[in-house]
Amino acid sequence: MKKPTDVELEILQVLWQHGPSTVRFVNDELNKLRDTETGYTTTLKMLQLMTEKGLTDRDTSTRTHIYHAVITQEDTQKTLVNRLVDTAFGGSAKKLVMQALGNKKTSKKELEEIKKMIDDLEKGGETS
Amino acid sequence: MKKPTDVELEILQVLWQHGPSTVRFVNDELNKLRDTETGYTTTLKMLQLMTEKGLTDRDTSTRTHIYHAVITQEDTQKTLVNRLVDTAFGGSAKKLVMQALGNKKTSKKELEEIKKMIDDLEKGGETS
DNA sequence: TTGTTATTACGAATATTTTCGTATTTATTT
DNA sequence: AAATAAATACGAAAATATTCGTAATAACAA
Repeated sequence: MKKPTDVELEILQVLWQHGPSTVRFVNDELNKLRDTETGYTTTLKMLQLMTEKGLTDRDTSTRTHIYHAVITQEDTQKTLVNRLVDTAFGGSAKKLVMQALGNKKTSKKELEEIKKMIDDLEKGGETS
Repeated sequence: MKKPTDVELEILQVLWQHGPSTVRFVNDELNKLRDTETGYTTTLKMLQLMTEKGLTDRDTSTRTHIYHAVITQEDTQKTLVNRLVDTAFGGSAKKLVMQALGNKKTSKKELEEIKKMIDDLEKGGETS
């Protein structure tokens, strides 16, 4: 899978979080997050390009088109994490995890869940 | 910190792993990893631009310049992980960790180390 | 119907990143 | 010294990503 660009990722976030959306809605959401306003036609164009690339698709049965993500958030996350592990962590997932946990404030509950997940992985056994 | 581009990151990897290097060396290393050959002057230009940007610096006391990374691997990792958490994981470090551990084969020993690190974090106490 | 508004289509301008060709300089070899 | 080889400088081409302006179209209101 080809890596989405930064702007594409912002747009995908909106679609993942809110489901199928109009250009107007996506544009408004983007402008909420950004410090610089983005023109409506810019977002429209991006969605058209993303649809050409296969990242999104749209329902054109009504005048106002409805766009939705084609690639799933999970697949995208998988791709991005694996790439990051390779490009910045020399292939070590452990190091990435250490950084992520060290930097971001993660709640005790979440830490417990992670430990539980590790336990499950270890029981799975195929980790050498 | 501004995010290094993909190619910049590849070059930084070489410098981080092997220490201060000549253009020739960096170029050779890149071509080992890639499927497409990159010209020598391309790598030279990249290193010159990166030096302008402050990502790298160089020793010009000898004819053959020696480049080294200015930004540390750890700082860069920090930046990239935080960005990824924000742009693709909705701010949840936990989700990123789950993905990273779920996808990559991580050794039992490493998993134990991660658990230990989590324990330390929890003892630290400032995680609510 | 006529005017106003909202939408899409599409080309093109900008900006950024990556690549390379050519000239020049310095070192080395013969 | 002359030729050869290796390195840097630099401009610019090529590739990619992002932004926007304008025109055409459809919906709606007066």
